[in-house]
Amino acid sequence: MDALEAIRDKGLRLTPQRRLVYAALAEHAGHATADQLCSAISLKVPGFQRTTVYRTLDLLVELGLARRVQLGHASAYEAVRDGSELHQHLVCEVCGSTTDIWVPQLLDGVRTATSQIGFELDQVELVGHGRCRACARQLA
Amino acid sequence: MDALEAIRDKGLRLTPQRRLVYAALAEHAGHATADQLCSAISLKVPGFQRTTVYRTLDLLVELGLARRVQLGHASAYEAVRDGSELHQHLVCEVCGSTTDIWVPQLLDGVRTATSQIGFELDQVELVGHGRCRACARQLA
DNA sequence: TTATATGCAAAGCCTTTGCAGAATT
DNA sequence: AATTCTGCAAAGGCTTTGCATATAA
Repeated sequence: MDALEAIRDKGLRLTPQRRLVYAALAEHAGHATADQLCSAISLKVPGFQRTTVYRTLDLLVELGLARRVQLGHASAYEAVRDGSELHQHLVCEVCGSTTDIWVPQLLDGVRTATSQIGFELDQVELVGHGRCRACARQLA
Repeated sequence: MDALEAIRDKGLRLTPQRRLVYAALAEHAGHATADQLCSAISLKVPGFQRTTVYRTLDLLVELGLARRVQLGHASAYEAVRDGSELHQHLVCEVCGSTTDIWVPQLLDGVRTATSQIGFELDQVELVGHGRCRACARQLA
């Protein structure tokens, strides 16, 4: 559980707040907005600051412990776990829920296209928009 | 040139401002932010309102004449043209430039993955992050 | 003529920044 | 003890909203 030691390894400080943000992120199975994380933490620590959440998330992203994802117009964060680099996101336009999917060969396809034009690819973000199973049924 | 008649068909009004926004969007080969469009239009019509640009873009998106794309943290718009649904975007993290690419079978792959879980897919947005050819060279 | 659109100003998100006091190492 | 972090308040982008006036139909 101490991926967080990476913080100390950088000569930075492992504060209670940073542990809380990381823990909240890890508990939130999928992805969470800064605001959701702050609300979750506030249940235990009333008055926890959004500012601190943002600053900590920036740090975690920089250390490679978290990843920022853009779902539609909303930004969210997810903990980086082994293999989790590979999933992609679906956003339901009706209920707003998000689902993870795995598209085989996606990365290969994109790498092929980018290498042809000399673009050095770091990361691929894919977001699908539509209606989740539940909402699709209700509308049918 | 009168895709814009779709506006009148909806019982709405085809104003000079709406023509200007649409024209600016069509001229901007790739994608443009609301602000870029507003600046461009302001050269001809000083004092043109950002508000109007936003409202018009919303309308164009609703009518299917424009598409909103999310490039990293920035929102941009592009005119919808035949076949243009199929391209995807690369963002250079160094210079901020964006490039269009075409990834064959991308949509097929995503459709396969979504259909398995009953998600009704409307649109797929893919953004690759990295360094464009020019920036990659300078750093090498 | 009448409903719709624009201009302007103001408010609303989400996120970042500045600074003094608190806390980690 | 020294430097880094947090809390708070305030500012900053981008986008939306409200309302009176102007305008398309």
